[in-house]
Amino acid sequence: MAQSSLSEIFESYTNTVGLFKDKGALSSDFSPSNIPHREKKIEELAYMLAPVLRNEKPSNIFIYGKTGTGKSLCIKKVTDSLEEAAEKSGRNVKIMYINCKMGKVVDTQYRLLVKILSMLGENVPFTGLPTNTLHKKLNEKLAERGGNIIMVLDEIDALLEKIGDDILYNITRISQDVPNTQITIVGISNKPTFVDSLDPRIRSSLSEEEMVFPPYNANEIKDILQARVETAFNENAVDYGAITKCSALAAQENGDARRALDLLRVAAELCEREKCKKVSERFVNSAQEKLDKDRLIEIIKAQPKQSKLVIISMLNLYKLEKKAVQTGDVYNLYEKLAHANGLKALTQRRVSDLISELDMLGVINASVVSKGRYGRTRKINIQLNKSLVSVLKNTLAGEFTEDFINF
DNA sequence: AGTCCACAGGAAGGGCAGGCGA
DNA sequence: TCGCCTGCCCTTCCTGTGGACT
Repeated sequence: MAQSSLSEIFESYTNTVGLFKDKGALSSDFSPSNIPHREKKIEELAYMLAPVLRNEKPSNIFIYGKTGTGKSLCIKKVTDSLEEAAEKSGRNVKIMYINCKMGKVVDTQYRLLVKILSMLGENVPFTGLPTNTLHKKLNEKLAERGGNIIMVLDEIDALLEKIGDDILYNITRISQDVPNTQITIVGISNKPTFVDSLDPRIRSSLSEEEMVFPPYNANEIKDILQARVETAFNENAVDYGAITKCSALAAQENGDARRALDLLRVAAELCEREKCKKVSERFVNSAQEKLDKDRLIEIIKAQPKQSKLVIISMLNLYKLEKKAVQTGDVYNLYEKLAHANGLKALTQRRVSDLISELDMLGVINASVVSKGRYGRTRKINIQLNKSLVSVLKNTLAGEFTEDFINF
């Protein structure tokens, strides 16, 4: 692109009034002063946690609800204001918020302990020490600190699926081992059935109090969006139809308010790019397409080389056969591609795991089927449209020889 | 009813890298 | 420098499985 046209873009950007007043209000970590349709939940949570203000230990709480139902937002709001109240009244209260799904920050018992210790101001190495040492350090640090600790473990299911429930048992035991410290656990999960898989002792201890966040319906999402639109956009920047469309689409997707906010944000960005003055329904449709595409491309880009080769094998076979492909065929082609590309081919066992990971990430759609005499396998489906395929080709072409990419 | 296929997927363990303390 | 500890990726070995075929 010529430099003059670049400067034209930037000039027109600075010289025109944009759609946004405060774009941050549409991001997922924005904390609004008012959370519509969750007033009652916030009040209940506040009553549950208030005992810390009298130096008493509240019950452990287990909260569940699908993505974008306001669980984290509500607990953050309550704990923030609880922290303030505790400070005013001179109570020794510490809030620890840990998102267990944040990349690889807390996917092992060791890393969780490192994270907790660092929040208590104790820096320990990321690896190298025996776990017992960390437990000991934690107990020492807590004994030194004392008081009430509220530990919010967001997406706790992701953590426990990986490292088992021992860690929760150990944390709940701290209150007994360190007499002047009380720890309250607030577990947040997207999966309602997750508590059933826990050890009965831990289950009863974790879910002393339970709270369910139901999905929002389209009207509730509309209210949420409208409130945010007032903060985020200049007057008359968003068409009412666009808000309704975002709400309807998000309501279809498990009543996820976060999805609605993303849709509106991207729609507005697309609208700005086209130099339109008002975000209309048309942009919401394009935003929906763009969000799905971007998500998939990001996931695929982040995969290791071997996984990418598995994806290429699946795409090539899918193009050839025009129907669901199966593990054995994918593996055969993958093996050939790996050799041709100078890579050591992984075993079928490992590739089977990679395929199942890709299924979990939503890149492919795989299900185990039995073909009777002809064995059991995974039937793998890939739903791709033309524009996505061309973007994928470009994404992968840099890494592999072009003739592999024949889908 | 028994056999057989083509895997799925669990369990155990090897090898490597990063990091610590002696 | 060495021994030890951890996480991670991977292999090897194994058992389990659903339904077509005999």
